[in-house]
Amino acid sequence: MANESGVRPLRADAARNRRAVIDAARHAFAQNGVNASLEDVARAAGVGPGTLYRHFPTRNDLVLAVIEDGLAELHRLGVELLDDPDPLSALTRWLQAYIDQNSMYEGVARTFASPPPDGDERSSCRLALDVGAALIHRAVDADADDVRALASAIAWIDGQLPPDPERRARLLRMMLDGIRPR
Amino acid sequence: MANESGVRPLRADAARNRRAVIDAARHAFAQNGVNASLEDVARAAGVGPGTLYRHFPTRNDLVLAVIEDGLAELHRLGVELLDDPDPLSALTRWLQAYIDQNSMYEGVARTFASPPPDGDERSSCRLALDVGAALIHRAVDADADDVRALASAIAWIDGQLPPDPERRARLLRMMLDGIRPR
DNA sequence: ACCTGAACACCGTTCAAGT
DNA sequence: ACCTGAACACCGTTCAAGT
Repeated sequence: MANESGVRPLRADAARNRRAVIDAARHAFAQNGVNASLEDVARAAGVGPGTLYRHFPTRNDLVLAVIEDGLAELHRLGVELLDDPDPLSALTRWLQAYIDQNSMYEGVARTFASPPPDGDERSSCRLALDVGAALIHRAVDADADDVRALASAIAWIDGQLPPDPERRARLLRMMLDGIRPR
Repeated sequence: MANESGVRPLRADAARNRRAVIDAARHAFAQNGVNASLEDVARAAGVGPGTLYRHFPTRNDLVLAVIEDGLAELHRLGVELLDDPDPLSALTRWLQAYIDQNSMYEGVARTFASPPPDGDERSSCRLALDVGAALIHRAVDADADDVRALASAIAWIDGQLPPDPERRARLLRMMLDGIRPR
């Protein structure tokens, strides 16, 4: 470990390439989903495929880098909502934001659903999930992983079906309230 | 249309090849999920890739052929459960079976989730979905497509996460009962 | 220490030739 | 009418050579 933040410093050109790859990936993912061609991403970033693989050994590593900002935002929002006097309303709003992030790029719900890469306990990913768990436990009597899993599942299925702008909200309500017997 | 059932009869060798492809696909899907290599499937079936494509123009067509039996079973079970005096228990059991079928092959939930291919109104697919809708409307006050979508979503997320034999049942209960506020 | 890009492997898909 | 399999395209991944 090379410095106190745990992040080994990169040579200037390496850092530049890393940023270029992330930016190119963000555009490609927005256009074609997270399964966009990595060859295209590398070309758009102006680097060779080997450079892309050096920085991001797996596709999921690259996806995580692209959604980094979204995870930080989920963390920030979660901390803010912990001050909300209504725990259930706060949780609902956070889950809405979580589902929105899960729907940002086609196929990205898979990454949100997967367990966070271990190693850094202070990663945006871990921080966001932790504050989510706190909001869940504060509001309802349920397992935090189950609640988050079902929220990711809602984002996934919504992306599979013909567009319906109301569906995400309906399914979230169904998840929170359950189905009412006739 | 060549006969009253709407199915054009195949030449004997074509019918044999079709069966061989489906059987090979079932094995390959069981092993590697529904994204298994179609080249491998064709080779295992002893046909050229062109023959596979002639019978099944898209991968989803082949997946539908493989799950045909499962859809017929869902239909049969649904008809039986319509006689169950407890509508909510009947629905729960049908949704369990539906989720089981959605979890049969890795990635198959996507096919169950997608709208049924139109054309044949009496396909196993349509019949299964129709009886499902009847069970849903008989038991609860909710949109049948939404309920089915959420069930497919549960099957999907369960397949994404580290194995947990109880998770599917927990999430189904969460979906039916909702989350209880603390 | 990092980058390049050729090279390899694998696979989806098409189609001209065959039976 | 159907099948075959060569051929093409595309892409993930590696690695020897370069700076």
